[in-house]
Amino acid sequence: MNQDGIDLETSLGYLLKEASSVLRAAMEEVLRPLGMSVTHYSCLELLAQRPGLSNSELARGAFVTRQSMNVLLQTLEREGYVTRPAEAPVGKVLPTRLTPSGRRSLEKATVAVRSVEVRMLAGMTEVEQSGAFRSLRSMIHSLRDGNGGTNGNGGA
Amino acid sequence: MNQDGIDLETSLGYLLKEASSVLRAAMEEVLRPLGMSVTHYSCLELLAQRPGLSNSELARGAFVTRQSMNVLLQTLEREGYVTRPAEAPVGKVLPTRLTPSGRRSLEKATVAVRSVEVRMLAGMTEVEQSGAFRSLRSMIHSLRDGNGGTNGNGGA
DNA sequence: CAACCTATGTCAGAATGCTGACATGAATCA
DNA sequence: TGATTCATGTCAGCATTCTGACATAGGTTG
Repeated sequence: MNQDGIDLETSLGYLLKEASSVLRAAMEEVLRPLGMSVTHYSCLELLAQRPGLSNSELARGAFVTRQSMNVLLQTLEREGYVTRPAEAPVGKVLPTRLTPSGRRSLEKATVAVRSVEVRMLAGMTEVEQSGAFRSLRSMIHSLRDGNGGTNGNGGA
Repeated sequence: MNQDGIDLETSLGYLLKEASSVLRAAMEEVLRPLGMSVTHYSCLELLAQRPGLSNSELARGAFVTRQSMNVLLQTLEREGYVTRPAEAPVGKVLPTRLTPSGRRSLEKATVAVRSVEVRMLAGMTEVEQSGAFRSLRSMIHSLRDGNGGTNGNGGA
């Protein structure tokens, strides 16, 4: 049965997709009452940790295209959660920052998202969690650089 | 810096999203020359392993809505990769099956996808892989059932 | 048998994200 | 200096997926 095909029951790729799907659904569920989507939240969280990120950098961090992030930023700016200078201080890059309103909004979202993450990790030991962390980093590295995954992460 | 916020650098949830994103991109890259999307491929692979699946079942297996899967199935049917009876043999369920053409198309895709999965797992030992497998199953279980993740998977 | 509940297939509308393309600013290099 | 290369922000059009809603089939329960 597995001779010509990828057994979805034992495929790590399929399982990865499933996990990501379930996680996204769980996050959307807790963020919906706050009127926030996952990408929306990701953007705010990125800005909280790295103020002044450009549109393109935010897009990469949230795993969407520049174009998609741009429309989101326009909305967030219009609603007063973020600010961007009208003119680029240098080059074309418009550094984005959270407003106090955006920061307040993020705080609630963080609580909700953290609860999901806690629930996801329940039942896993610290060792299992760090093992999963290293495995995921290895997969990402192998897929990105194409080479045979030298496991090139210096450890947690 | 991590007092009020989720440190994206150490968050398993963020890493999961990143891994899934990279995996999807890698799959799309190898499937594009075959004129196939990831959902497209997932659908065919599901049908190969479980012939006669209904539209709704395929949707759940590919992690999309019934509606999305339905439009995909209409396309696949029109292009001759799958067949569905004009009338439901029982109830409303229309069991879908691969045509020989669909099976040939899937074979090429499977080779491409397998190469991606092999690349992703390069650099990981068998032990690491089975560990990652169990971790992902645990996360899925914990998020789905809401309870504290009793790690209720009977092993590989 | 009748009422209820669930699941399925389907239609319509809207949101979201992506691809393609363009002009601009900065860095690199001959 | 001038040409080239690259990254950025942005516009337009398109594809994909989702949400909401409806009718129908089947099982369940009184």
